[in-house]
Amino acid sequence: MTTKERRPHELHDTREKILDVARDMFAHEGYESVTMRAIAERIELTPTAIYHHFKNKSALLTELCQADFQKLAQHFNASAVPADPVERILAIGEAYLYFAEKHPSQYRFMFMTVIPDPELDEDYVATTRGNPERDAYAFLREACREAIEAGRLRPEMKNPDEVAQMLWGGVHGMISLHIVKSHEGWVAWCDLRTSATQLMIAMLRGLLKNPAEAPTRP
Amino acid sequence: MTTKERRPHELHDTREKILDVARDMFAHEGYESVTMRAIAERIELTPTAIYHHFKNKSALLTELCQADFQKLAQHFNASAVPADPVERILAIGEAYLYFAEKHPSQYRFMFMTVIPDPELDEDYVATTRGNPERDAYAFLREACREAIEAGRLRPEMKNPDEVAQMLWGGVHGMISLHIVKSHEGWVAWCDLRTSATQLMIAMLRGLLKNPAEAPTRP
DNA sequence: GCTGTTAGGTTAACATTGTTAATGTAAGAT
DNA sequence: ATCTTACATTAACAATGTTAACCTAACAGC
Repeated sequence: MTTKERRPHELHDTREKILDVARDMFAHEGYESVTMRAIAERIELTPTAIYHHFKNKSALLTELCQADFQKLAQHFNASAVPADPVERILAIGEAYLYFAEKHPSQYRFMFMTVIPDPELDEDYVATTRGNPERDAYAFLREACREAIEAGRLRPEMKNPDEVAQMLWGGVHGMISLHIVKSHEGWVAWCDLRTSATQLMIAMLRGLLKNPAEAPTRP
Repeated sequence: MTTKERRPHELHDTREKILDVARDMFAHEGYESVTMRAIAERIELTPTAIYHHFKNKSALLTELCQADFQKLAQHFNASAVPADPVERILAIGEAYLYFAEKHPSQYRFMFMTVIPDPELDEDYVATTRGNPERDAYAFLREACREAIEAGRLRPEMKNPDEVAQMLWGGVHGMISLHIVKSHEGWVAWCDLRTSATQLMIAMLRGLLKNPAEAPTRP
């Protein structure tokens, strides 16, 4: 036994298959309306088999969220690169918006779903939280911190968490209203991308010491 | 029969009882986890009885939302009275925030719950939609329209719907993030009221032609 | 090579969900 | 006195997440 051949029973990639199928189905049909039986059918197993790999349906969701939060952080690191912190904040917002538009159902379960008793994996928290390379919130917070430190923001805006939460909250609100309400006819909804971009720019203009420094978009 | 004694069968307030109980339960336990059977039990009827008054569970939610939206509009009309449209916008935001802080679970099902097949009552739509006295969104939109008409906003901000949606979205985002995420330990959340108020003021400052005109709060 | 453990699978069932069909009943209208 | 309608019941349906009981083949250690 040369030590490395772990792999009990041929391959144990069933677990991976479950995750892939579940993500795909959650994303296309929404968490609540996807059934364990349907997942099992697509994978050509019995529903019970899934329970040998995940405690229950909610644990399946939690694990997908963890993976997707990390992917979002990677997305930020890859696409929000400007050295100027204010420009970077806008780039983060645009990356966030892009993610939300491309994966609305994933967005829904990541940011709009109350998970009862969120049992976060200890290792995951230890290696991820506060690390801008893996934690998307930390990445945004860091940009805000730099903007404050460089004296770019108005003097009353000195708490990086508060600034980060205001910016995140603003964009998130725009996105989530569209997800929840845009299929009702009550409000004449404007284009999400335009509104959210304008919102970010307006907020930045209002936060900056020198509003003329605010980035613009066509 | 002096014509006015409608009331078939004694009183037909069963319907009202169902609404009251359902609102209370939805607000305390969330829409999905409240069962028709549980509602029926609290009202001392069989589950089937509910279906004589409401088409299904979703229709029950829809009707509650309609009533509560009107209450919110009344709240706006009563407490957001400044003649100056910009001041009024901030007052609306504060009233909205107050409502959300006082009734977080009603807020949840009013603004954060996807209603499947929302079948709005025709009469309700006809008498309410677009009427600032009954439609909370219309009340906000009207304040934005006045601000635009008075030339207070930057020239690119000329669509009252877009401005209203940006403001609503911003505050809503702050509120809903707190509702969904604040009991997780991941982020160091700041005080909701402070953050949301600062967010509104920053947005207004960024939207105004003359930022110095922006309202302030202690 | 035999044996025990265990990862990973199956079948069958359970309790709970929203919802409906069939039926009863009593009040108001004719 | 009879008909209609509003409102309730009982019983059942199909679908859900989940679990108990059981099977089976692969690996580990003797």
